[in-house]
Amino acid sequence: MCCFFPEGQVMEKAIERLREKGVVLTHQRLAVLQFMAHNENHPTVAVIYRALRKKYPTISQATVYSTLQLLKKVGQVQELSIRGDKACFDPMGKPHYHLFCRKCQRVIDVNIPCPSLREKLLKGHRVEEIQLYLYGVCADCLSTAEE
Amino acid sequence: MCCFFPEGQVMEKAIERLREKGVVLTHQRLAVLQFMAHNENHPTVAVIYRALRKKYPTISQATVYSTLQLLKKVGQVQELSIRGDKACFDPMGKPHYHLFCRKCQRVIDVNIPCPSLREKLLKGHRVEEIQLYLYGVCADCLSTAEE
DNA sequence: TATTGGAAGATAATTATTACAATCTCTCCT
DNA sequence: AGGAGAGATTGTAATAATTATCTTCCAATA
Repeated sequence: MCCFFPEGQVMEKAIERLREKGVVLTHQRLAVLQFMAHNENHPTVAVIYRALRKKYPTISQATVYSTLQLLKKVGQVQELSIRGDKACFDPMGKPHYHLFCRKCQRVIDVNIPCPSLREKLLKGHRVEEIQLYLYGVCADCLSTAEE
Repeated sequence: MCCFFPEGQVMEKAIERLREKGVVLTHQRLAVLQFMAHNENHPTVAVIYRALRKKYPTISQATVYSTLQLLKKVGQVQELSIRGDKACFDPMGKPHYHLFCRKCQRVIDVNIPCPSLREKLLKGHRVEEIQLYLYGVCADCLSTAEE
C-alpha cells in the first residue's frame, strides 16, 4: 500500500503526470514506476534492478539509473544520499524526513514538524529542496536491545 | 579566521583534545587538522590532498582519507554527503546546516533555529547526529542573476 | 503501417573509496 | 641517547558506484 494516493490510483496519477510532461512511456519506465509506487523500503539502484530483472529479464541497470533520474526530475521520486556510499530512492508523497539506523542499517521515514523548513527563502538563499537525515538507532532496535 | 574558537587557539584546543583521546600526533595528521581548522569551504578529500601535497610532498590520499575518518571519530570534523557524488568535510563548531547551491556548486553554512532537532528522541528513535541539507540557489548567485 | 526521435542495452570508462602489505616513524622506556 | 615495538604512512591494487558512448530497438504519431 502506498502512503500518498488512494489505493489503486497511484499508477494512474503517476502515468498522467508523466504524459503531461511529454515523457515517453516504455515498459521499463512503467516497471520502475510501479516498483517505486508501492515501495516503503528506500531501495538502491541495485536492489531495484535485481527485483525487476525477474519479471523483466531484459532490463539493464543503466536503464534503472536513467529512469530514476527521470522520475526524480518529474517529481515522482526523491533521491537520498543518507547512506554515504550509495544513493537510495523514495516515492514523493507528503514531505517527510529520514533516519538511518546504525544498527539495522535501514532507512526509516520520520515526520517532524519544523516551520522554518517551510520557508522558500532562508538567509537570502532560495531553497528548492530539503533533505533531513537523522542518524542513530531506530525504535525497533532500541526495544530489542533493552531485553 | 575560524568560527568557533578564538583566533590562535584553534589548533591548541584541537591538539589537546586529540592528546586526551590517546591519538598519536604526526605531521600528516596535524597538517590535515590545521587545514580543516581554518577552512570554510567544505573541501573534499581530493581538494585537501592536492592542497597539502605542496607543503608535504610525501602525503598520500589514503592518509587523508584515514585521517579524516579519525578526526570525525574524535569529533573534530563532520562528514557531509550533501553532494551526491563525493564526501566533503566541515570543522565541528556550533551545530549548523548546509545549503548546496546548484548554480555555483558551493556548500554554504546556514543557521536555522529548529527546536524539534534538539530532541534526543524522535518518534521513538534515538537521534545521535543530524544532517540537514538544503538545495537551491545561494544569495550570491541570486543577486548576480537579477541584474 | 512506415517513419522517426527518443529509449534501451551492452560495454567501457571514470571516479570515489577501501583494502592490504611493506616500510617507515613516533613514542616511550631504559 | 638508543632501541624496541606499536602504530602510521604510502603506494598500489581492488572494489564499487556512477556516467558516457554507441548501436539497436521500440513507442508515438501521421
